[in-house]
Amino acid sequence: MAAIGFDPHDHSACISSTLRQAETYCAEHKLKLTPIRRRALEILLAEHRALGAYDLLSHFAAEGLGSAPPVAYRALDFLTSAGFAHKIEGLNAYIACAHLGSDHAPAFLICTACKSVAEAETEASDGRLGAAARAAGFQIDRIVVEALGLCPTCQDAA
Amino acid sequence: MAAIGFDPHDHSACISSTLRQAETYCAEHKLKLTPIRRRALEILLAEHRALGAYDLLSHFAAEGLGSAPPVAYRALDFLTSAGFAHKIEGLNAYIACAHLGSDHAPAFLICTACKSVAEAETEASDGRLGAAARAAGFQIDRIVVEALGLCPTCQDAA
DNA sequence: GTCGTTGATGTTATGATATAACAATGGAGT
DNA sequence: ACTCCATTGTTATATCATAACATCAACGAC
Repeated sequence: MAAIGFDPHDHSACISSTLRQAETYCAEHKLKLTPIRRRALEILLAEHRALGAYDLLSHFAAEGLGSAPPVAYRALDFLTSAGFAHKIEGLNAYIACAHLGSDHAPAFLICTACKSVAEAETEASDGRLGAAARAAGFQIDRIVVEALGLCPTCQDAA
Repeated sequence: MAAIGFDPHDHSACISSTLRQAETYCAEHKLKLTPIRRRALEILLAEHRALGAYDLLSHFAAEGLGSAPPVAYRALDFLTSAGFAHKIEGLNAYIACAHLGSDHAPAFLICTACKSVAEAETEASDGRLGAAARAAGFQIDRIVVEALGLCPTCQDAA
């Protein structure tokens, strides 16, 4: 389980690299990474934490892009459908995917204090829950695995 | 992983038995299962599916209990803190606990069509996520594991 | 007993999250 | 040039949740 964690790292490199991957993916799958969608992804990548739809929207507004809620929700829908971003249910917030390219069932460690998020790839709960689902005849569309708590930094601050 | 699933069963028996367990637990832990809290639990148990706070509230209103949102949210806060109910993050809804008594990390199979919910006890993701968390120095307060999809009945209906 | 504390409830108002519905635009393919 | 259809713009509204403060009842200290 490779976790991209709470350690500092080179943001600008991971931003540009992820954007390139997203462009490639869109080209291959006939999806359109329009300016507003691309900008949404850039913002999520730059923040590197979970942002609410309205947080994203105020970035848009500040930049002269659309400022009504559907603008943000549509961009987020696109990004999440394409797998470029994930919704953090426990925070009603959204974050750029940290494992673009791998078809994964994400699991998150979420700091409720600073809203930073570590994304881990999981097969575990897929396996167990998947087994329970098969036994029950349940058809899984989406899996949510989130651990809410405090990151090392916020523990120290407390 | 024992799942209480989508099969029919004796509701009235599981309602009264769970209420008795809740009463016992409250007595032991000096918690007050006040009329409105008790009624909230009864309603959740009777519905046997995820209810929104405002769904619960309309039951209250119909019965002459408080009808302002905080009434429902306070009852739900109490029930979830005590472990008598769980929040389903994927639906912004609440459901009675199906494993009262065991100190568990719940996992859910959630039908997005009819909102019925199967609760399974999980150790799996606790183990994996817990390991990742320890490695990262992350302090887990709460774990959310939810599989969203279609129950057997709603698959047939589709 | 009565006083003060504490926790529960009632109530108003507001904040935060999300979507419905429809109009306008603009590019891709013919 | 035209049509189709996805995208975007915009208004309005639905849905979920909490802040803040008043009231009230239970209970222990004295």
